[in-house]
Amino acid sequence: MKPETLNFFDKVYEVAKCIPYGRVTSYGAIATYLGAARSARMVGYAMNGSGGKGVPAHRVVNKKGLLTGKHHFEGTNLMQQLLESEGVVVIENQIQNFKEIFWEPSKEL
DNA sequence: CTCTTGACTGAGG
DNA sequence: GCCTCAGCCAAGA
Repeated sequence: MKPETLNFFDKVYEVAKCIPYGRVTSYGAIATYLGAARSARMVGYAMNGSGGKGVPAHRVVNKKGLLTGKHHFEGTNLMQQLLESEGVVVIENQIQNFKEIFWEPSKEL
């Protein structure tokens, strides 16, 4: 791991950790905030190492509000459970009222 | 250095 | 309205 790569990853973690309670954001939003607008996949990939970093990856979903990354969590519904615990309604991996709880770092941060 | 892959996204059928 | 294709960019083999 190079320092520079960690920087990119660290930024992702930093933004992810700044996501307010009961809010969610998308990979694309974070990527845009980092200046890598078309590297949304890198954001998701960065989350690959979010385990143990205290990063609420469960608050990061795709642009449709779909819990695409839940497959990377331990259980099948752990990600959904965490979100629901924060007041986020999730049905069938799909965040309800997504547009209202959406948190954009470039505007809120 | 080249090729593959991916927790995405937007456009087209 | 759902499914498929292509583009994107960085990391790993």
